[in-house]
Amino acid sequence: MPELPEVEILARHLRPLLRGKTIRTVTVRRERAVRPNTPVELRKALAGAKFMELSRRGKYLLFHFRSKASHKTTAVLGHLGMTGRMYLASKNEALPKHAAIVFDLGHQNFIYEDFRYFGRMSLDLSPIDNLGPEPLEKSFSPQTLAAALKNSRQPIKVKLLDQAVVAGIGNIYASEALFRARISPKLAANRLTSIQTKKLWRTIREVLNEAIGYGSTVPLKTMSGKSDALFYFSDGGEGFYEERLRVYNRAGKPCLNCETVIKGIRQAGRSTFFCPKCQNSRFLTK
DNA sequence: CACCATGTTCCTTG
DNA sequence: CCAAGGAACATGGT
Repeated sequence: MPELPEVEILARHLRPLLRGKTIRTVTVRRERAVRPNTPVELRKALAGAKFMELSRRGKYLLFHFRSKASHKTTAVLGHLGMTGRMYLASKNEALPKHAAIVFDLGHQNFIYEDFRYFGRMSLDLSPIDNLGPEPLEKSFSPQTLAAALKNSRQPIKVKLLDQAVVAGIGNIYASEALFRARISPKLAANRLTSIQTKKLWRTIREVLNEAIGYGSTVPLKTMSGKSDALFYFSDGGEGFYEERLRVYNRAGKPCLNCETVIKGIRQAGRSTFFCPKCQNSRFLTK
């Protein structure tokens, strides 16, 4: 679910569905999901508030509410972690086992569900202060990318996961962007040539834009015949999920450019996939 | 039982 | 002090 394209798709789906809705009550079913706030703080801030706008920053969602009595504005920062989902559901439907937070909207519930509970919804907006530029906006340029890379000896793949370099890239699209740029994931960040940096800048935007165009890595579907509830199905391995990604999770399979066997390695505790022939840079780390 | 998983943060190591 | 690596978080799938 949770890299920039998936969050963007989710924001586009939810925005029109939430607009104008008023929150009756907030139920926090898992305290960890509102950290560093308490359930009481969230409930107090949002009870009776009206949804105004939904925006995205990196992998974060920003919900904007206005309280009825005062004209005060409240913002809630959401993050889906690894396995978070957000959707509207009819009140007739039983809550899922791992519903973390439920907003009562009247005839519907807005549900944040997360079976690993790495995500959150809180009033603390500070996490977005440390984010780098939005990759699809003007603030992200080959020059800003070069500046962000020039002082690090970390492997470029690891550096791309640093949200202060550029916001929203995750483990899947880091491998995808490097494959398209034909840059080794093991190349030290400060060893990219300016040509490589520009190429990487372009392929980052390419993979993210294409993913948004496709819908998302994990298909976002409407349950047919079940109101307008939105559900994510993680059926990786079939459908456009597998066809779309060119290297991620393809260890042992032939490179789509040159047939060389795709390698799977671990970097900083995360899996990386690459073609050892197409992505054969010099000055590799380790 | 083992290992893997789209993310972030905290602690330790060098 | 800093950069980098690893564990923790929590649950489920294979």
